[in-house]
Amino acid sequence: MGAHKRFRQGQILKVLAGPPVASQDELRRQLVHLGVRVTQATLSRDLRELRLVKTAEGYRPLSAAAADETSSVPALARALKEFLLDVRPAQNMLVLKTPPGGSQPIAAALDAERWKEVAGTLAGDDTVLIVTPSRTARAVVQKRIEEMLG
Amino acid sequence: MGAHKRFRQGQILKVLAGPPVASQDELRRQLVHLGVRVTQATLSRDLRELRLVKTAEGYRPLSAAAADETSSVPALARALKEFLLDVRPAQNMLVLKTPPGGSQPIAAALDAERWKEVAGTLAGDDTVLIVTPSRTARAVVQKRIEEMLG
DNA sequence: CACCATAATGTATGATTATGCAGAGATATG
DNA sequence: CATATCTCTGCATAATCATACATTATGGTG
Repeated sequence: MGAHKRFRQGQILKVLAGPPVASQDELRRQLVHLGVRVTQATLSRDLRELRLVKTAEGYRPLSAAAADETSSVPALARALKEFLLDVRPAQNMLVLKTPPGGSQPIAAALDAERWKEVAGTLAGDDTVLIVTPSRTARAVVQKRIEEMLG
Repeated sequence: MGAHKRFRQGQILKVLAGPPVASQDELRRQLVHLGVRVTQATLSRDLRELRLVKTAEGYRPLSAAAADETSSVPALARALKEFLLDVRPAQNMLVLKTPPGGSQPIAAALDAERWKEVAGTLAGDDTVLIVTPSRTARAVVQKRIEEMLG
């Protein structure tokens, strides 16, 4: 990688550390003020190399964790906090109650976790049924879910 | 929020938990298979509400931590691992050596950290000078940086 | 230095995403 | 019930981003 490119990417980080930048073209204009002249196309490539993503609040680093893969843990926690009304154990199963329409987000996030204790989920409109292989597994899952509400 | 919208967003999470989706239009097509019919415009709005961002590997949740900014730590660690050649203490200062052009990324990432022990940084082409208020502060910063290389 | 291989970049343009506006339902209020 | 507000959505289109292709640097070798 040429020194020039590295320098530019350094300047990009510097600019983005400041106030939110709305587009690659705005970033380009700000770089001009720092004496770096590039095209939007190159910035598109730079941003991908730097693993920066566009968010509602400008370009942000995609945290290493999220970059990995199923670190959707926050997604499940968020879904639970927003929608979960009640948890009812039933043998080797768990029944989660939610407001109407709230079951799908929870089930989706739960599926994404791929917990080995979860054999499968079934989502209705306001109910999620979690099936586990045993009562022991059910207890593990129940505990984990309840801890996420904290 | 209407139940319909919640349901749709739940289905979106479900689809995105699977193989990478390249565009909002592809997501739209997959949703059709699940019986959800929407336009790309609505998906654009949904994705923003769900705080999902487009990455090279499909749409990912922007981790809550990354949403702040304190998680730029990975950015600094990455910059250090890639560019840092040497660390030299000097009184209340630290001199970092890098390959030509490597100093800017490190300085930018360091600035973004806003460590209270760092009074300021000065980046040349292959050198970063970190100024701290005291020798003690310098030692703290030095230790922290060296730990990031592990 | 001459030459090849590779990386970096710009141009032009296609692909993707965001948004102003208007209409269709909801929900609340008198 | 009539009216006033909201929320949600699609449509059309503007804005933004990504990329195929061609060209120009940059390094490494003999």
